[in-house]
Order: sequence, then structure tokens, then C-alpha cells
Amino acid sequence: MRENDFDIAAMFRALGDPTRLRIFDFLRSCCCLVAVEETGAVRPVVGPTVGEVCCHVTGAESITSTVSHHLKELRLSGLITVERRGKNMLCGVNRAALTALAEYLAQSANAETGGDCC
Amino acid sequence: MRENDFDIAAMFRALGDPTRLRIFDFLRSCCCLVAVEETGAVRPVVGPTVGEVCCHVTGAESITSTVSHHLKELRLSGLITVERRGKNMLCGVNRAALTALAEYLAQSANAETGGDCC
DNA sequence: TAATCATTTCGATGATTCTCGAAATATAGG
DNA sequence: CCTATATTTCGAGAATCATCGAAATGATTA
Repeated sequence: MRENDFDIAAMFRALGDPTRLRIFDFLRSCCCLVAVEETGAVRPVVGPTVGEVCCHVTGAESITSTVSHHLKELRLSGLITVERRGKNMLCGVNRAALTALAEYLAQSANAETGGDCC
Repeated sequence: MRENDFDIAAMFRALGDPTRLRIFDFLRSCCCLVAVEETGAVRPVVGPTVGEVCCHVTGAESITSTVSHHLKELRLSGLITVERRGKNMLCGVNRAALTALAEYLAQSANAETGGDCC
């Protein structure tokens, strides 16, 4: 029943930018297997490279610093993972983060918190 | 199976600000009954006033324009409803908006979209 | 109608943020 | 070791945003 250590506001904020939301939509639509290590760390096994994300989102053939910046923000919020695989960087969504967000919303749907009522 | 007309990015963005998230948390913790009209419109039946929200969030005894601004943004994104009740304005969460967000997240959890895979 | 209460709008200021191009870093291959 | 490839960091400009106090609006009460 641990309140997981995700920063809910930071994740919402990361998804609040239209460009980042499109990046995230592409990542989750792309088959992104992840491996959960003993430490609990999650790392992508396979997923699109930064260049592929860039291509899908901007249509450009080369990598833009803008997409790199957005990926960094998504990663810092915990929503995605990025790890080097040879020459490339592979991206994948962090399912645990999605679960945390879903739980937050479910919490509000039920209003179970029973907080200070007026 | 209608793609509801909520702007997902706008809702995420609205929840991305810490102050707004606290406002929203208070609103959903507060017993906020809503009535759904025939038109599909949702309006709060009972809920905290702007002044009460202000008190809970800022601790101040008077209404601040900052909270009013944040409430407006939450309302424009569709997350909450605000309606006049006599001298006061009553706030309530829009359950339909929460459902839309939850569905969006579930969608990504299942990766049902089957979008362009790499 | 005057006065009061509740809330929003206006105007301004400082801080973030999104975006872009150029330079820097890191890895692989010859 | 040198070059090519993939990606990030740096620096900057324009835009947006959060916050605040003051003024304006809307509704109730006297």
C-alpha cells in the first residue's frame, strides 16, 4: 500500500505539452517490452530509438534537440525509460508510472480519501 | 464508442501545476454531488465555494485572484464545474473528465491502439 | 438605492518554457 | 587513430505562465 515515489504533478505536467503527449502516444503505441530487475528498476528491452521517435513526431529525417529535450523531461518525470543500446538510445514507457497515474485518478473517482469535507 | 471531446493535453496540463493539483485534490476530497442534465451537461449540486477552496489551499481568509485564475483554468480544461449559487460560486469535479483521463491511461496500459509499430 | 459581500478581471512583473541551431559528447567501424 | 553516426548539451529568443494588488462586476441585504 506504499504511496509510490512518483511525482504526480510532474507526470501530469510532462503530459500536458502537446508535443510531449504525441511523443508519449507514439511510444506507447510502439511495442515496448520492458524488463523489471530485482532492484525494481525498469529498463526497455526493445523500443524505438530517439531518431525513430523524432521521425514519427516531427517528420524530420534528422534528430532535433527539441525532441531530445522533451524525451529528457518525460524521462525525468518517470514516464519513460531511455537506455543506450550500442550507437542508439532506446525508449520505452514505464508501466509503473502509468499505473500510478491510473491509481491517482481512480482514487478521485471513488473519493475514497474522505478528506476535509466542507 | 465516441472519442469524447475533452482535450486530454489541456487536462494534463491543468493538473501539472502543483497549486492546481492541490486545488483539485481538495475538490475531489470534498463531497461534491453533481447532477447530469438531459443535455448531458453536468452541474454541481453542492460543493465548496471559491472562498472555501481559497481558505483550504492558501490558508488565507480572503479570496485571492491567483486561486480564481487556477479555478478558471481547471474549468476551461473541463476538469471542474463552477456555478453561481446565490452570492457564492460553487465548485465541483467533473466525473466525466476524470473518466476520460482514466480511459486514456487504460488505453496506453493495454497498448490496444496498435499504432505504427517500429 | 446604497452598502456590502463574493468573486472575477485587469495590468504588471518575474520566472519558466518551448523551440532552434551550433557545438560537444559518446559509441562504433575502418 | 580517424571518421561517421547518434544523441545531448549549450546559448539565446520569443512566448507563455504564475503570482500579486487594485479595480471592476454581480448578487444580496438594508
